[in-house]
Amino acid sequence: MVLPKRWKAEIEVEMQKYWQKPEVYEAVYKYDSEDQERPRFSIDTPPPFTSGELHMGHAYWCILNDTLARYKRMQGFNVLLPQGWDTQGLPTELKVQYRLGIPKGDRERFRESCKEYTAKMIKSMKEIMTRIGYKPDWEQFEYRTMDESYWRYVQLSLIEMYEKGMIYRGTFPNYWCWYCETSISQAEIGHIERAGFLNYVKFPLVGKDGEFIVIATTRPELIPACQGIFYHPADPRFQHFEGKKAKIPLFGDVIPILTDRQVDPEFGTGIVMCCTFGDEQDIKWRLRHKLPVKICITEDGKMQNAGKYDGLTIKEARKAILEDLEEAGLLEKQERIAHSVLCHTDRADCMRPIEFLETEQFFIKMKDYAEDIIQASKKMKWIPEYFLQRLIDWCESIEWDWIISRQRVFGTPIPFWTCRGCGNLIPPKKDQLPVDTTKTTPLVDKCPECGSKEIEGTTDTCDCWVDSSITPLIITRYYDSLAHKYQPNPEALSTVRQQGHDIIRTWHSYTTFRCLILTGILSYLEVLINGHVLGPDGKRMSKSKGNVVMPTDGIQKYGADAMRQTLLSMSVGSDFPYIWDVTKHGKSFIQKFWSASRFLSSFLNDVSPSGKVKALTPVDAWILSRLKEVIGKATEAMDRYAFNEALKILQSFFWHEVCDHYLEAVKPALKKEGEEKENSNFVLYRVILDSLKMLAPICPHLTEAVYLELFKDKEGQISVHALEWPSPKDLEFDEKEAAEGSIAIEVIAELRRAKAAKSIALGATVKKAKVKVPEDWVEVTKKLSETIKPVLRIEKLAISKGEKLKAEF
RNA sequence: GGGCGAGUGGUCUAGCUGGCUAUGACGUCACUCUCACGCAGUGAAGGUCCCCGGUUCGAAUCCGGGCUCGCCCA
Repeated sequence: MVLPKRWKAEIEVEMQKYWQKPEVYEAVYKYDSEDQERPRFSIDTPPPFTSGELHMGHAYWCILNDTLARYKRMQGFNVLLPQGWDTQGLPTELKVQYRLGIPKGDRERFRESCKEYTAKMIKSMKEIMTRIGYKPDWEQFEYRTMDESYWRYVQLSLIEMYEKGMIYRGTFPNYWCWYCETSISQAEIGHIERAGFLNYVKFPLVGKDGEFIVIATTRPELIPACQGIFYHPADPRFQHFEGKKAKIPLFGDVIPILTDRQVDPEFGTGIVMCCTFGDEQDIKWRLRHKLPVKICITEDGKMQNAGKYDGLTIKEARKAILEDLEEAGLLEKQERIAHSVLCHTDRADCMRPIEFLETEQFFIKMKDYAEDIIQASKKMKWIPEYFLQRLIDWCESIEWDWIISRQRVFGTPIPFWTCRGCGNLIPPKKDQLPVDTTKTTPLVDKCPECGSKEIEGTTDTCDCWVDSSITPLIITRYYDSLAHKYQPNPEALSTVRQQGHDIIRTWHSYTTFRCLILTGILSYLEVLINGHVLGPDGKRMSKSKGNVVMPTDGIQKYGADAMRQTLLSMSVGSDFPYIWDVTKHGKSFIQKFWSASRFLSSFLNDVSPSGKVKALTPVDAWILSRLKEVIGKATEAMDRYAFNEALKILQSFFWHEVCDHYLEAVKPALKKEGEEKENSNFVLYRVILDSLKMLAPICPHLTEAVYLELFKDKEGQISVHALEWPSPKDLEFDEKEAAEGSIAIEVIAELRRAKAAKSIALGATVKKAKVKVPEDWVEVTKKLSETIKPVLRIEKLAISKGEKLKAEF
């Protein structure tokens, strides 16, 4: 007996080292692009942003993919499990800029610092991924969006879209952080409750001296950008304003008074001013009512186009304008209110209010393709199904094209020059890529459209979704003309995409859209949507709430396999809190399996796996019939990606049927010599090995350790993960005997209960006991009494007919 | 405001193409001290399956309405 008594987390680390051996990698984890026999199965895994920390949410999807990959390999698939990194983002820029003090001006040096920093982040995340047993094909399929090879793919894809006439440049309002001096995405903003003042400002009516229209605003500094005044069309108080105009106080510009149903009559005076860039609502009104644009805030947060206030900061301007309004008698009153202010809250520590600015951006035409995205998505299999609806709903409400540019440094450069004469975009040659148009001069010396020589490079970089929406092209080596070697089948680039439900409208739809345009086929056949891992309090994990759960918090105590069970015990698609107590149960199961294996190790040595049993006992037949059913059900559940169901089936089968019942029932036989022992040993071998195989995708370390110790020499394969998934086909037993065995098991269980109820030690020998069984069980019970008695250490067992099963000592 | 989802013993959760004394885990309590495992075994307590109405012989499960929460989008 070589197995230690206790399962230890250190054993997992040993197994992880074992998997890194070249021969194990070759036999199990390597995707074989030359293989023509096995069907292909590829998983488009999410590239996490390289924050340096791997939280439980990351661990969850890593384990989902790992489990799926291990299962499919055992099912005979040639599995491609890639793993990439989403590296280029604002948080990294800010860290490098502020913490490391590298100036943004020197773009080259800045990028290099970002790369160095990112490499460190990747290293620490990868360590944890490895520690939880995640084993993608790092050797062949690790990608980083900051690599030149990745840039080349992104730029190629953009140039191809340009060739299809789908890329253009235009202006668009976007979120702008004047402190970070960058545009930011929706994912980076949030509302913060702040105390402030609601100011009631009087706007003089044109042509009606001494009459005013009073609006309420929290942002008086935006008065110079005011383009119109709105009230609700059904508001009876303001009907007399219809068609009138007003003058902007302090500035004197004349603006129209208009109506819109989205005005909230309850807020303030029920009259609102629309400034070119106040918030999303202002932009909508501006577009809907075709109001002119006037920008009064600069990119660094100062006033402009605001007369004497030019150059003041936003805060200073607010104060000055309020004072001047007061003085002019145009400030009716101020109310103290709490309101939510749109701030730069996420992926950065900034927390400052954001503004809307209109800036020049690059776009991909997407609005007109909504129906194509819906149709493509409908051809895919969604797990769970209902998430397809979310995608459809979103597609049906697309209002704008996709803005792909960001005013950043650390990102994939937008690969176009712009002619300043006519605005024409000039692409590089494809073999020039990757290219940074600020450093390379275009191949033409004048604009092919207008002949202008004023051609300028682009400092903008790509939005991260532009990078990540081509992952199916990356993992299939699409632009290297090797797609046929990696593509799982002709209808789709990849087999399954796994991702969270929060990014369906971004990652899924962008990927589906771009792959469809670029390749004409589906990006993948199936979409596996996972829910969020929440903090133990059931709320979304966040540092500020202090409820962040990290895998490292408990890995030493409970082990990766216990954590994997916890995560996989939840139904795919729904959110769930992470509770370490559940992991404790996972660890108990592992110890149970471990103890049973340790106990059996001495009995399995003389089993020849190819041998045939001569005659099964009814109890043997029973456990084989149970195994048959469990294989069927577990396989069916795994095929549906219902890992939680498979796990439950396997846990309860092994723990209660194999250990509590079968093992107890055959202990006497194991101690004997001869045929009965041989049969039991053989059945045990099969039951344990099949359980091991079915648990292998979920508990890869435990099963590997037991396999190497007890089965490797006999089975020949280098790893449990190289074995075939069990099949019920060659399980031979007599159904009638199995049914008899089931009765024996129930009688034994009842006798055990009765013995325990009498407080008799289970190991104590008892002279006699009585058991009453239903009429149709009598004969079988008598027949099997020689099997039953030694299990309970009963010398004489009286069997009689009764209403129901009842034992007595 | 729209869409989607969820509301089950103290806590978390399964079931939800209608039919059981409603699953399992954690926790609690009692007993066992068993020869692989006390990270065990046996047993117990604990539930108006969010509320109201409807369909049905019968609803946690279907339909309608409401309340609460979460996510995504306005």
